[in-house]
Amino acid sequence: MRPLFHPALEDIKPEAILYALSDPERVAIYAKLAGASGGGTCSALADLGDRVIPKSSLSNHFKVLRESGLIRSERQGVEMRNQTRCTELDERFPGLIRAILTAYGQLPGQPKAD
Amino acid sequence: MRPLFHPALEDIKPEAILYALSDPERVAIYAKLAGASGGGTCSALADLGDRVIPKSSLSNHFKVLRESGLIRSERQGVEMRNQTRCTELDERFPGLIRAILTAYGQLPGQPKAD
DNA sequence: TTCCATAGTTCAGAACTTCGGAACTGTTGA
DNA sequence: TCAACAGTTCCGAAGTTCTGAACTATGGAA
Repeated sequence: MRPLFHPALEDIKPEAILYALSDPERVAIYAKLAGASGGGTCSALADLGDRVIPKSSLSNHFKVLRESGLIRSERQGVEMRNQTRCTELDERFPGLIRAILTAYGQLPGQPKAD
Repeated sequence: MRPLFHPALEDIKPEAILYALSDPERVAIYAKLAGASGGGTCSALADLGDRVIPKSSLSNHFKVLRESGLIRSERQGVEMRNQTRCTELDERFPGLIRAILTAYGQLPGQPKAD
């Protein structure tokens, strides 16, 4: 297994962020992660209520989120702990993540829109 | 030629907006349009400085922007006048478009970032 | 009316991306 | 050493994107 790639803060590209968050499944995962404390594992986030994401697809979603700079993943024993990089990101792109989650109605503690 | 489709304000989906703006070429077009007064035509926006977009690709970019709800296009004689729907959109997704353009460093009157 | 130029759209096929099942890797605990 | 578990990688099928060529729509000139 290759080591996990995380872009440096200054290498994070807005197009990668927008692309990663243009998939509602990834947004749902990201929003759950933003709400969860202590870093969600992949399998804990696989169940979206209306469907369970196959694990290869999940793994790919996490890769997209990670390589766009939205999350940081690190192996902890047999599991992977994932956490958002929202504090860092807000410094680089002020207000962006919040505006996107608000648009989706996925801000932690907010009822889902639409 | 089919009539042009424009989604109603309430049918505009955040994923479509993010997807449309996850392509730097489309963002450049959109930002020029937001800066231009009177509605830019397709061909007036084809020249991105570092490359000229082929017209079939341009037409497709406009279609993506139009069908995501970001712009409104209307035929005026031989040309197509395009304008942003930013006022409407800001009502539906407050702060979203501005945060995205700021992230790209493409807000009208702002020097380009990166 | 007919013809031409211009602006943009549609078509088609090549190149690329995404999805998801099966096989694999790495870690832990028995 | 082995089994179980969490995730990753591989790979083929299905879908998407890109762009040149052909087409359509409009307006102006002859």
